[in-house]
Amino acid sequence: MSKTEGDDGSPRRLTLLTLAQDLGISRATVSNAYNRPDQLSPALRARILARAAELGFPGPDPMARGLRRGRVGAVGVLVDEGLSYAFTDPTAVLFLDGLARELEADGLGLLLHAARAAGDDLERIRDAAVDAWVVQSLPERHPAVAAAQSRGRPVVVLDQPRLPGAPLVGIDDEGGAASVVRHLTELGHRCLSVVTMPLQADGRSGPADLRRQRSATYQVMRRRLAGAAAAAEAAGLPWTEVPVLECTANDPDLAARAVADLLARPDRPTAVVALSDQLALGVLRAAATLGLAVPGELSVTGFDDSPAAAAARPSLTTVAQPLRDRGETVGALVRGLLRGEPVAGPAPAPVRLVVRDSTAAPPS
Amino acid sequence: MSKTEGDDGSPRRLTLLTLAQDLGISRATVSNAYNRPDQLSPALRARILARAAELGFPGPDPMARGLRRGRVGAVGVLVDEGLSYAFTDPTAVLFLDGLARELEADGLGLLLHAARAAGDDLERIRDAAVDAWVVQSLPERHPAVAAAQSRGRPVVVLDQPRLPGAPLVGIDDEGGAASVVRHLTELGHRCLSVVTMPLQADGRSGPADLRRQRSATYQVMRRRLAGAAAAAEAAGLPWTEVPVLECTANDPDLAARAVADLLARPDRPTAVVALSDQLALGVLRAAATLGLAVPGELSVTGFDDSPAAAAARPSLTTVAQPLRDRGETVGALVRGLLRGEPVAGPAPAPVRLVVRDSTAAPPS
DNA sequence: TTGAAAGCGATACCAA
DNA sequence: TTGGTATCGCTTTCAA
Repeated sequence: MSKTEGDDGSPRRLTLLTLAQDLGISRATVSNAYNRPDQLSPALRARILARAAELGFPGPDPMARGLRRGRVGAVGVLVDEGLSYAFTDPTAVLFLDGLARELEADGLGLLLHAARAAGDDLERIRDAAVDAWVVQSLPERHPAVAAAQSRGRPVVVLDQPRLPGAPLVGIDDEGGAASVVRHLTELGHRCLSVVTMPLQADGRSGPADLRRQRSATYQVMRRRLAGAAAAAEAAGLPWTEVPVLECTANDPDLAARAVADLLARPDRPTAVVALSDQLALGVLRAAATLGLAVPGELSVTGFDDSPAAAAARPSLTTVAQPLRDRGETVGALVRGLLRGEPVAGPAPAPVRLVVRDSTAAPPS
Repeated sequence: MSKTEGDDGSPRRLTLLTLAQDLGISRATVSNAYNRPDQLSPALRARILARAAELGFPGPDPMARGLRRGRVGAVGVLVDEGLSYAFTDPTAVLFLDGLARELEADGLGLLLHAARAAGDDLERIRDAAVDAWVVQSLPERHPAVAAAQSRGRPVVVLDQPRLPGAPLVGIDDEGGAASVVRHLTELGHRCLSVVTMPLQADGRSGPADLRRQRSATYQVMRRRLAGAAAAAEAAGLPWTEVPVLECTANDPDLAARAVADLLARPDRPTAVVALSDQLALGVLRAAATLGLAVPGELSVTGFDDSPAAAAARPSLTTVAQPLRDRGETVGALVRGLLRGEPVAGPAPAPVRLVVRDSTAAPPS
């Protein structure tokens, strides 16, 4: 009976030991054949690998290796809400792509986990076999973040929330938002309106008063609102008179619905500042539906400069941030942390106003 | 010196044993506190959990548990080419979303791996710590598939390739493609053209002759072309006279570029059959650029009925397939296989022609 | 209800 | 250059 079979003749599970016994050598040597080729003669190594191929041994077991080495070769990504949401936003997609590319260099895969608020979710996150976590844009105090941190593994944050001890990769949100508002006021707009992504994870939508703006747990939106407010005030526009509409998700349809009433009114704003390109696309759609000319009768701005911004008709004036680069930056930080290097989050990346065809002077 | 600290006073890594010793009980009991609450008194369990919380013990180590149980709690997904590509296609996104949702029920996460042809990729796939693999639409004989199969773990395929022993979830591609062609010929079209996604992973693009169509390693495209051919011939249109244009990726821009020349010619087709919605959107764009009225001067059809198809202007006549459902179906198969149930792939899901505004009778 | 002990499969030190 | 051996942290019979 072959050594590679159990008593019943069925193929036994192959391990390093099986192979070692088959070859009459120790399993340490077999291990070395896979992990440290310099530790044995090329001839022996070749013999081992050849026999492994013959027997169909696929190499060291990932789990056992993971336990022993303290590494699994996967980085968890905590994305807000459902995956579909994360995938649907081109911004997030480009980030993930950059991240995946960078992590590949160390053979690391991406383990995606939705960060819903539900309880059993937390357990899954805590018990996930990953070497590090990337937190992709979550609100403050989200329980999933604590779960991700619970094993003390490296954590890198994209955009939000700010976490003590975890490097954060972000942009100059205030500056970006301020620059679009300044652009509009310089064009002569005196009557603005703002559309924002969720400020808190409570599903609320509609007008967001100052109190709600300031208590936003989504720090990015809080910062963009603050930047917009500062620029408005600087231009002599009282921020309290600027309506801020909150949508329950970063979804064009929701934005279109949110601004429909506003734009139908006779005293409608002459410009709508959307705090993401996705939302801006919705505003464009709503304007089209109402027969409002953009930018003739209404100016619209976005934020992010996702590919859709340039493709939109009219093309979107927006704030450009280095989308894919951010994925690579986060990936590099993760790799550094896993190597044990002390890394600090980079300074907020600068943003740049991109003026396209969706903004013009207000109608006279 | 506390038992929870090493000789140097620094916090030692916490394990079941640490906790057990601290409490003066065996680690089996601590393990049971986490995994089989019915195996110990509620009082003891509460005491253990309380102490764990106090000490900051996050529960059993995922890797060790994985090794012991033979499960990690992750399912690998093999996606074609870069992740960005997979994410960009709404079809794929919906699939992934459905899959993630279904797998969540068993606490399984998604480990995404790009299936490039490169060599070191294969190693990463072979050594990935996953309980099963989902192959998302790869060409025949792609080496990554063999790598995924090498550990004998369950494999479920979406669409392609057909793999012995692995259940496949697919649709009636022939029927779908035939139905659009039939729709067009019934409208009176006699001059068609076809735009297709890659037929092989060799990066070739341009006209695809019959030989190349038949030797396509992307089975889905081969089947759709076959279905289209059959319907054309049945309507008395010799298939050899129908130009088939191959794009190097499922990208609207590429499709637009591919058909630009064709549509600019005086003897242009009266209808373009795109074998995916993404490609169809590109055709629409090209038509718009050339000032061709759709459907007045040109009919365009898609395939998939992705959300973009209904949103397009004009809205796209296309073939509907149950996108998110397929993710759930694949997820259910994976769960079944992991439970050791013998599962068979379902019959190809039926598809349905959805007639919208992008098709009409040819100009007279 | 609790605990002792045998692995799960591999790696890395150290000795030969 | 090769091998012995302790160890990674946990789960799970089985016996007490």
